[in-house]
Amino acid sequence: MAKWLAKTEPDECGIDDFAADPRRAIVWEGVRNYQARNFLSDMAVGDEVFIYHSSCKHIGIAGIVKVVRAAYPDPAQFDPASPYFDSKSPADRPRWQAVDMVFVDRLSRLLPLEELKSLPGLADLALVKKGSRLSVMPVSQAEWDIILKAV
DNA sequence: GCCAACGTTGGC
DNA sequence: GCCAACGTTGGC
Repeated sequence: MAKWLAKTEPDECGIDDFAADPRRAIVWEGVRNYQARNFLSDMAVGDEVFIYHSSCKHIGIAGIVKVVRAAYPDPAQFDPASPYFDSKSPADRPRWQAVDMVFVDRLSRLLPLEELKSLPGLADLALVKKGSRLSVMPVSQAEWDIILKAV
């Protein structure tokens, strides 16, 4: 099973939203970057994903969720009322993809970005690279283990 | 709120 | 296909 990391603003949809009902699948929509979209498309059912909280008070990895439905056309791109509406996305060839994910666990403490930057072995992770804006990225098994061990 | 870094757009 | 202008991301 592949591992991933997804950024989110906890005010919008954070680990608390997943934990609120562990049986409820949450639609991971609104990814509007091609590289991130391609990674979303590569996700398989059962893959685990770190949830990273950005643009907030406590920045860092907060928990783990897993994929319960592989990529399908993101409904938000066709919804004019959605902030993620994309008028240029053709209905017969949708540009954007979504996946469904459910809660797995919180980390026993939030692992701050500052600490992630200091961990040996994570230099290749896009998250810790200066100026990186990638919102969905692969995490190698080795990186995954390093992060879990640091908690 | 600031602003550097980035991705996308669109004129040429 | 280049690249300047623009809008967005996201840490600080």
